[in-house]
Amino acid sequence: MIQKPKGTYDIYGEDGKKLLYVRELIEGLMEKYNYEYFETPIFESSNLFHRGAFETTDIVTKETYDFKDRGDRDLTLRPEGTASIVRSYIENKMYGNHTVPTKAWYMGPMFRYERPQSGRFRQFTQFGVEAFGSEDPLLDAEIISIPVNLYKLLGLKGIKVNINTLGDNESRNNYRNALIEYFRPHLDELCEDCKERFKKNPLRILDCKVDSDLDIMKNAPRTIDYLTDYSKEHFEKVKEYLKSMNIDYEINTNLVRGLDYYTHTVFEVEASVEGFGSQNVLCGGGRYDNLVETLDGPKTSGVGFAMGMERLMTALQYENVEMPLIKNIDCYVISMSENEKDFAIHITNDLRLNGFIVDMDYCNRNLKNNFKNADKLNTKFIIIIGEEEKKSGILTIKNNQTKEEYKINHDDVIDFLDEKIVE
RNA sequence: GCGAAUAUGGUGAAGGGGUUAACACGGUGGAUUGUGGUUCCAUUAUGCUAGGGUUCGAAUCCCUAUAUUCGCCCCA
Repeated sequence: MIQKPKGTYDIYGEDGKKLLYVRELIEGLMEKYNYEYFETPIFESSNLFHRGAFETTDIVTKETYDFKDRGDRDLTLRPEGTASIVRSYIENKMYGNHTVPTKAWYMGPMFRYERPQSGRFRQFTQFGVEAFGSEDPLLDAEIISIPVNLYKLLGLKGIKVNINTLGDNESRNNYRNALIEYFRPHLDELCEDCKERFKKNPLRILDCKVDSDLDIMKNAPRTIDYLTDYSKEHFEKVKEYLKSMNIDYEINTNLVRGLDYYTHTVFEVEASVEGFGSQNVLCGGGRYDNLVETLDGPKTSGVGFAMGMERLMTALQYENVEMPLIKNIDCYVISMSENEKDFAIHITNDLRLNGFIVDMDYCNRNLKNNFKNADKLNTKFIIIIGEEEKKSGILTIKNNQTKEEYKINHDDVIDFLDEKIVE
């Protein structure tokens, strides 16, 4: 038997309905925020990812799917969405002919060669948002409000917003140097991983779960103390605007994001429910004022976030969030024998074109099993077509809840069902 | 890349060396060929992830592989 590749999954049945519902909600929400829908290829030239800003991250160095096509081009399945949107922004010269800020959203599959576990897949789906062209903290706050409002609309309760600031380039560098100076004499006390982090990305030491109880961690320098005045004010404004929208947040000075392109605001929203899997970060993002320039565009600031759809769906499942899913079909059409199938499919087709949800028997079931099947499909009405019905054009329609039976001329069926089906 | 657990029909599963692999759900047919959802009957895995080993005998014990699940790293 051929199995799906490791770290992938199939969606069907109830889960499919739920996913479509959530997607529609997201589409509606992004419309309200007036963001533009983007689609970019799921593979890109390898050098979009394998270059400076990304090359220090694990995602790019050891988790990408790289391949050559038949024309010997180096391609990479996208491991994240931001780089592609930035590439598209630059390539289509949106800085010259688009509204400012340019506000983009996308949703689609991402690929990372990882060891699968709860809330982690090799092909997973991200809903993400990017906004280019304004340094205003208003935009940082708006970006954070999107996932928060989505969770609110969905009815997801157990979430926590963590924010932090890394400051501008100057602040970041000052802070980084301070951390190196601080940890250097304590290197022996840190775990193996942290010794590695010290060399590659000292900021990440603060994220460590193993060493988090050590005194040296608690007393480590904090980003906030190394901010320039501009950075400090930017962060204050972000917090102020979040309050204006009644968004609760917690400042977590140890929050450092994995992708190295962030400046100023960074944030994560986590599912803070007891017993949820260990991969509980539902979405994360922040400001990246250098990234467009790094990818050979004009100096343009940006902010964005990405949300894992699988983790969102798991959280909704975990909290038993109710969704208004369609559980009934309107009509089930039964033909008594081979001779009535043509009439049955004619009626079925007609009803569907007029907006009804209609299914029919495709298996030559006997009447008993057809009724059984009708119940299983949760139909509101059953249309039975036999020799007489076909000849006279007068259909037998049974209300499957009340068991009442009606004889209706087939020209009047649509009006009849319109009247009867009140929701 | 590292670690732990698990693997029995369409589904949920019992059986932990001894001959027909329990039970339940679902499917199909029938009692009931134009009115069902209840009930009853029949039927539904020569096979227990794959390959090797131990044994008179393996779903059961051992080894290897694979897959799944969960955790670390990292991240959404």
